[in-house]
Amino acid sequence: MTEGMDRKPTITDVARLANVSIKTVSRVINGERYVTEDMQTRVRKAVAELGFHPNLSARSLAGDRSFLIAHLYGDPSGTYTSDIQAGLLNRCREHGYHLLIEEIDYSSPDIEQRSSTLLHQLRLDGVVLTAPVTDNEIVQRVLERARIPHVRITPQRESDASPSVRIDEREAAVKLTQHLLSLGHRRIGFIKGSPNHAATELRYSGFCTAMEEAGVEIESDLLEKGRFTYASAVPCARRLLARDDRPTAIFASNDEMAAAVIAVAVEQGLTLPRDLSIVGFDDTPMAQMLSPALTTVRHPVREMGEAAADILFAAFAQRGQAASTSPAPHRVLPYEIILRQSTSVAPAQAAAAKKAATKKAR
Amino acid sequence: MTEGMDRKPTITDVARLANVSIKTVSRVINGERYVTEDMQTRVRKAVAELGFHPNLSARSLAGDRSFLIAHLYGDPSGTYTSDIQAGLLNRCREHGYHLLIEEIDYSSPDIEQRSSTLLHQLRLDGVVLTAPVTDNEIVQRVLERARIPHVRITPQRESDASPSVRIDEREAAVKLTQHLLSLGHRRIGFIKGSPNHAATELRYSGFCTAMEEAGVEIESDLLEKGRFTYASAVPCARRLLARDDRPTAIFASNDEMAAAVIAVAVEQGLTLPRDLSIVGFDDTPMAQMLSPALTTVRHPVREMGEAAADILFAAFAQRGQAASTSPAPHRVLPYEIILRQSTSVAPAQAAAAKKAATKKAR
DNA sequence: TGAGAAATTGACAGCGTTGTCTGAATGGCT
DNA sequence: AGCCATTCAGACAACGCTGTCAATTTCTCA
Repeated sequence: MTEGMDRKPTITDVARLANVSIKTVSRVINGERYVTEDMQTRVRKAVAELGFHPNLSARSLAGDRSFLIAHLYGDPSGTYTSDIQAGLLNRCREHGYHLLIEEIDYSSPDIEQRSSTLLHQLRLDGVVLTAPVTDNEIVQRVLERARIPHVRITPQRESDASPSVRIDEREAAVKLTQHLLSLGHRRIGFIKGSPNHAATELRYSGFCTAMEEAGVEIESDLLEKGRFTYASAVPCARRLLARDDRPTAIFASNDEMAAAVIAVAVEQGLTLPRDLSIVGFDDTPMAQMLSPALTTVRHPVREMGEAAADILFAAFAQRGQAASTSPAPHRVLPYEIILRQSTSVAPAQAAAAKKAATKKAR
Repeated sequence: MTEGMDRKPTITDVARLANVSIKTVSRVINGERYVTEDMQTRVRKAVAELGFHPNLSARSLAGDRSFLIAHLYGDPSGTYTSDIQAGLLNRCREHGYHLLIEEIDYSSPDIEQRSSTLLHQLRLDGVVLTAPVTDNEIVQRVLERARIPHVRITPQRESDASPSVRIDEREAAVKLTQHLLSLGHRRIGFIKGSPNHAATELRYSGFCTAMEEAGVEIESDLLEKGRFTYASAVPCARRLLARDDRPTAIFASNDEMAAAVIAVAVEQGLTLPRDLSIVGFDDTPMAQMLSPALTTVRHPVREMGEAAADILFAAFAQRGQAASTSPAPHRVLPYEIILRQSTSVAPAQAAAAKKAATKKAR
């Protein structure tokens, strides 16, 4: 790389050095067809020699790509957001794209103003939506009108208009609940998440399905409303555990709230999991750090970010071609039930099991 | 806002509608001097009516601002990265800027290539560096050469060349260690963090200072090397607690590693904090979720992000003016020692204290 | 061998802003 | 009244790239 230039090299400098037209340089940079080997090498050599990097502003102004995608989120909770972003970045790196992040207050009245500014100022090539923004109609409308490809992560419902990435939250909740049922639990408390997250109702619905299928009555007294945070779950846990007929198990809608349940249980002198089984959801790093380590569902968040990016880049690749022929793709990633130490047989049954074991031992 | 346009409105459209020149529109948008009230309102009305948003690519191509800043990091650990970004975003929002994030592998050989691409392609107005990237010389050199304002968060040393934001890590470690000493601990294990984080040596150095000042010998056997992760600290904790003369307290260089110590201690049947006192560092949300809740240092991460952004925006404001007159600003934010349940009097002393109490009670 | 198709390169006009320069109007001062 | 400084508005040329179109060469197949 030759130094000494005080000005950043432009495509013109490269063209001059390689003794070709700027258009040819542009062709090589963009990997267009119809350039001979000879030209390619000549141009590449000049590019390397000058340390040339095409100016993104100019490219986006002249062409119709900005090499920018954005992650819109409304709830920077825990590691979720950064895991999604890690996934997106992995793919961006491979494709020479850059990632912009924007937190938008979904409850604010100027959300239309803000999102519209964001999308019109920058000429975003694509957008990824998570958490409460996923289902925000205003943002969706703005994106639709601006015709910006976007992927919704964990949407309420799959829509034909936009692709999505998710896991089968309902099914995972069913399986997790069945695990508790199989351990003999019948009185199971449930702590819901934030009402504006699609996952909240999906997880609860899965819980209900499993309970009904098992013929176990769902007691509305054992349903608590949290907001996916530790703090929000503390009073929920207190109420559930203060009852004379306290549940033998609690299904917290995410790991953070499960951590709160553990803390409250320990505080009240319960021995875990003997006196109370607890399950979480997401398998955040915290899940294995808790004691007892948490039985939960592995939520492949980073992979979901990668999948979302894959969908976007695939869309970019076939841009301009038959647009509305194929319906929007919907990817459903595999989850996994992770059994750890926070769940065990229900108290009553535990006694019975012990008796049986003793009998057998004789 | 009038709909129906299939093309995004440009400055020309605004100029035509307001019946002024595009330059005047530009002046109003940028808040330049020499525009009459009358003109201002006329232009603003037209802008509102068309729903005009100036195109960032064009602005950055024509002018010398991109309205983009980037966060470069090399270690997306836990909530640290997202907290920094939350702080940056808070300020970006106020100033109409956007935030780009880029994870760079500091150990990779193409780091120069990657950072240089990043900085030349996009015309970044400023950059914020955290964690291992803060002290990476290659990145610093590239930034310096490109004359891009940048702020280093938690640097090894304050440099005249670039501003920085930090807390007094050494002093905080001193205080935290003194807390342990005051509880009677003398045999204190220490688990270091990753070697490429400046905080690692600073925290250890603070620990050593406090020990020396108290006239307590530092046993090299009680020094373990972790990497700021839970997993890395597990074997460290095992080694420390397997000793016959195990320490009565352990100073883990961050909360995550402290969590590992707690887990190992519990696993080995120790009662906390009676048998072992543990301190962490950072006061991540996890610290209060652990049991026992962790004594630690509150690290104002989000505020540090905000402070970094403030420094950048201040630099933008006085761009072009007397450049090198004032030295680079260095902000040192306040920390706080948070006492929770993971620390108590050292075992031997505990017995003595008990005896005293009993005596008094008679 | 010739005609049409395909491959290869270049000239040049934008893309939507801001910077520079020029011109006109206004104001204050002798 | 005359002159200079200041305020205000517009014309026009960049900024660095890509898209379009035209020109030239090379290939393909009858």
